[in-house]
Amino acid sequence: MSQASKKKGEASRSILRAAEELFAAKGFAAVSVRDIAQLADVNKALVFYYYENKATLLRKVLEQYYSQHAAALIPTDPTQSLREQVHALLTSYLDFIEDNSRYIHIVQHELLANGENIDMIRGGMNLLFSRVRDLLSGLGDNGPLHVKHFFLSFSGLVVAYFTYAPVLDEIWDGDPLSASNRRERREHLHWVIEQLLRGLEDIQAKPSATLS
Amino acid sequence: MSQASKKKGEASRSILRAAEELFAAKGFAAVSVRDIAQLADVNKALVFYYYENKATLLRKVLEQYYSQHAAALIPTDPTQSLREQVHALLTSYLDFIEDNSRYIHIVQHELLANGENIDMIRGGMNLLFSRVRDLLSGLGDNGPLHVKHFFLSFSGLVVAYFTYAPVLDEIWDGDPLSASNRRERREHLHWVIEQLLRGLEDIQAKPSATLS
DNA sequence: CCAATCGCTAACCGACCGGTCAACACAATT
DNA sequence: AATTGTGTTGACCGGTCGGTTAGCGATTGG
Repeated sequence: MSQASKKKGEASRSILRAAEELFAAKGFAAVSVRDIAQLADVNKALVFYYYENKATLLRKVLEQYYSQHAAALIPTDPTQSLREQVHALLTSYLDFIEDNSRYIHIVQHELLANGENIDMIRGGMNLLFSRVRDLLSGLGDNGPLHVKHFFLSFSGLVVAYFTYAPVLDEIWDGDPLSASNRRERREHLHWVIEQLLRGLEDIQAKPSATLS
Repeated sequence: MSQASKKKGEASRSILRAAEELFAAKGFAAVSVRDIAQLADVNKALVFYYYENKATLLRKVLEQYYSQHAAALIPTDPTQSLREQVHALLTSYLDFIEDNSRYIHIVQHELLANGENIDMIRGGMNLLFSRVRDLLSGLGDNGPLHVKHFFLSFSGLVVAYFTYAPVLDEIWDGDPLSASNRRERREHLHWVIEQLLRGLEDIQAKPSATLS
């Protein structure tokens, strides 16, 4: 008398979906296999029938997102100006994260837990970085203006909104994740990187300039 | 035959210290009271003698940091220029986080867990925001350039470095948290907010300018 | 028609969880 | 010397954890 009629293979998928949802919401350690089975409307033993153990379940969730993340990194149009390409990259990154907000929650959980799956996250990070590095290859490798810093700042700027959202409601005077607020945040981020691009252009125009 | 000689009251403190360390490293749910007792070199029952339960222990850790955080928000010198005050705020924020890197790990864990302690974190967030808002009160409340956005970007830029550190070693080609790398990151962040300040000045100079 | 396979389940396992408790050592007070 | 209070302990509790196993009914294939 548990679940309604299921097509074959559906149980496996619903388990993965439930695991994804719970891991994103509460983190690996705070979720029990019983929780997952209950949300998937499935017997607990069935979880172990389809997946070796709880850790494997998390790895499968991460792998699924990892391939999606890689696929989302569409190459920008090289005929466009650098400025346009950077803005396009920001837009596509924001699109991906808005569609997969659970992904960054799981990633951050794993980042903090510093567990076994960190290698996979490092892989995704490296991939995204090589993307940004190719785009900004003209920068050279000058100290505080090295591409890696812009890459990290880029990530931090984007992700902060979703990480801190549950605690921003009083500051934002309403749901920070509402459609209009998300749109405004996007505009802000485009404005920010516009200033950074401008600053970089100025330096390339007069390379002898010093940073006070 | 457990712990070496202890002055009175030391047990309570060493429990709190052990809890802080473990909560920061693994998160609330992944830490057991037995782990805490073992690291503190103390009998497990003693943890419950000094602290009501595990959740109280986390609350006490957070309260301790909360007061430190509030104390670290020294007012900037109003005789300085806005530019100097903003840079000073960034410096003091970075100082605080470098000295208390465990703090942001615990905060982020709680942020993601979205549990009961989130109110305390919201309080700290609001406090820090009011600080930044007072500093940038001249901005007005114009959409994507609202102070709240700069506040959030500010936080994201600073925190990202510590959140992503365990996964940046290949990109950084060495320990990202080494002294010299930390220094370089600080320079980068000062450069970034310098560009933002410049952008804001330009808008105030010609307020009719539109954001493309 | 039988046997093998597949999807699935109830019951169970030992380990560990957060938390309690009665008793103990010991110092200070009476 | 007796009493009281404080810090500390090991043994124990019910409950939950991740994971296993024997076996169920339905489907499939020879």
